[in-house]
Amino acid sequence: MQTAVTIRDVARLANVHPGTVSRALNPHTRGLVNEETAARVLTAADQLAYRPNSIARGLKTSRSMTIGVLIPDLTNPLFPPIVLGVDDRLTRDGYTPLLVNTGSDPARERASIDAMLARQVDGFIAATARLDIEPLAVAMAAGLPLVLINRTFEDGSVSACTVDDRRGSELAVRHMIDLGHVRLGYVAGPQNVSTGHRRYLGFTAAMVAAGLALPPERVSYAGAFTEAAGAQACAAILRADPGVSAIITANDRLAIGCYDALTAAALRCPEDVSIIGFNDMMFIDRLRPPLSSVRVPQREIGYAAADLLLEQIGNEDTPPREVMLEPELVVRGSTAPPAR
Amino acid sequence: MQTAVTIRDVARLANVHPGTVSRALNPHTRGLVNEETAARVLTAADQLAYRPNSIARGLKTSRSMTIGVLIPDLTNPLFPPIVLGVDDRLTRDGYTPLLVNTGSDPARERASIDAMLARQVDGFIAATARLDIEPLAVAMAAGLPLVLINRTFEDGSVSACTVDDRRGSELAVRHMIDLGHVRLGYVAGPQNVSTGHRRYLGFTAAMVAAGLALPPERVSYAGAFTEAAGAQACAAILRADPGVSAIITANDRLAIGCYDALTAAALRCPEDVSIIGFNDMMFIDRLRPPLSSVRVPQREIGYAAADLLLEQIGNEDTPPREVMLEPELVVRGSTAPPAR
DNA sequence: CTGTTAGCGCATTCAT
DNA sequence: ATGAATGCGCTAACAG
Repeated sequence: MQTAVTIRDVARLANVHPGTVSRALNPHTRGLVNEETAARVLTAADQLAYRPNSIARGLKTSRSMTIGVLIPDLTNPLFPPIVLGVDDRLTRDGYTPLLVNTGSDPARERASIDAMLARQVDGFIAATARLDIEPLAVAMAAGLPLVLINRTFEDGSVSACTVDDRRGSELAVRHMIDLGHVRLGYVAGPQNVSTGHRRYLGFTAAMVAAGLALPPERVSYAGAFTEAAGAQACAAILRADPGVSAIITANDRLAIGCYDALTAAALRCPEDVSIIGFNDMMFIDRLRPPLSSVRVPQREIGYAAADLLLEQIGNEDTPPREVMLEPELVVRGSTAPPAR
Repeated sequence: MQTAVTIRDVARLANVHPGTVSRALNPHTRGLVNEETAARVLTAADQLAYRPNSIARGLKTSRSMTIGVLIPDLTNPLFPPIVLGVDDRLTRDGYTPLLVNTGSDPARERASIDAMLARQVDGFIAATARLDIEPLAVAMAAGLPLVLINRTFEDGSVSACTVDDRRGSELAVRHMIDLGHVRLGYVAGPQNVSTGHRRYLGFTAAMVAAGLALPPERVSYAGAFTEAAGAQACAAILRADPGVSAIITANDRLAIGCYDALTAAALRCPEDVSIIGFNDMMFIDRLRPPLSSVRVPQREIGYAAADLLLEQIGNEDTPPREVMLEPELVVRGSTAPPAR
């Protein structure tokens, strides 16, 4: 069943040799064949609704035209746009993404990676959170091209596509300062992931640059990018310095947690405390108040990552490259001048 | 590069014939081989870190162990959980999903479908909105198993997995009635998609069953499942009957639109008007007020759909079956007794 | 129980 | 410019 029609059927109908059909149908080799016969083959092909069997092609060429795409958690609104961007770029060149949600189960993760390797993927794009992840090692050992999303090996040994996290934090600080805030607090994300760390660095750098004081108790570290962790961290800051008038966070979900902490402390946003998130997640503009946030061009990141990968697949020895995209501050209702 | 090690290398190391290696490595045929030799082969295999090349396998068996998964819009929070459920079930049986975001571009859509067909997918799972979609026809013509998600051919000619939409609407109506509401309005979704239609039917049926009046002006049809359409529909109802105290919607985004319409009309939720959504999207509990909504077990739906598909792949002539899962009402802050 | 043989559908040499 | 032949890595039918 399926595509019973093979290259041989087309050959018979067009009265040529299968080899010729192959050449005529392949854009690269069409030049090798008489224009007239090529035309005959083409019509025969779509008369029979011929579809090249990419499995067979892959076996022959030892390129599967598939790319493994590792996503930690598809239900996190951050990732779907990235996937779309990756998909856009990949399909443009005839590649098919093999998506895998690496999730939290290492066993399943390993199995998925193995499956992709068995399927002869031509490369990997990994947006996965952990760096200790095995497949990366496996992939690199196998000489497979690899591009990281939103994280890097700091030694620059592997290509990556990220947003300029430091710059994003700077934008947030600048906005708060422009509004008149001077007592800024920061809810940091986990410091063992590059986004968490770099956003934090950007924040402190911007504070220093602005000549503002930053007592340690106005920075609180969330153990995870969750609402609960954000609420806890925010509460700690409010406790340590009730006079804080603006809080910048490393992530929208942490910001949501801040909303909760403010509510619990009977404080209002933005009247008492202004808040800025990071990522500009979908629906974040639907919160009350709508959250000001640093927008990350997720889709573009995915696209650029795929682009990087294809580049590497193209020429074996392209040096690893890191692409950094610009974030943008989206101002909404969660930021206002301090009451004072 | 890649897996330079083939079944032949293993054979050499284990001192057996390649055919034997194949048998020993394949769970189905392991019984045919001496336990001792099998063991020898196994150790040889993982000593060499042998990975079966599933491309080659697929060529031989003419089964790719891949399934095409058609999703209309990955960034819609409804779909990622479905994808996860599908993925769960599929990988459990060694299948790999080939995800495609059908989106709004018919040309790209067609191309993606073609790519999957060329990749010899063993079946399709389609959560796509439109029924006129070509691939379905193609798939069925090719004799490929197909399972629909959240939609059905009403003639029952193709397997499908859905939630009991009518029942969901009933739950919503019942809750409103229990709270004491009698003047209910309904913001319906598009009637040319089965979810929109069936949710509407469930609503009217429940109203009739409860013996409540339902003047036509208290039902308004949204042209799409968007916030804007919901706001417009809700405004129409409020205009037609300012006394309406409860509005049920076909979808959470329509419900968000209702929030907007209420705000515009200087009405409060739930004090003046109670609202119930449908789907229980992520973060919908973060709205102000948190939205009461009919929860759809998305992940289970995906899982069940994949299950159905595998069943069909197993036995050629399994009759099409429709699986309907139970929804559940999640009560939050958007519903309260009428002010009266 | 294991070795042998023969392709799956295609791309690619080498002839012609 | 095209035909012929070969083999990618694997499984399956057939021998032995």
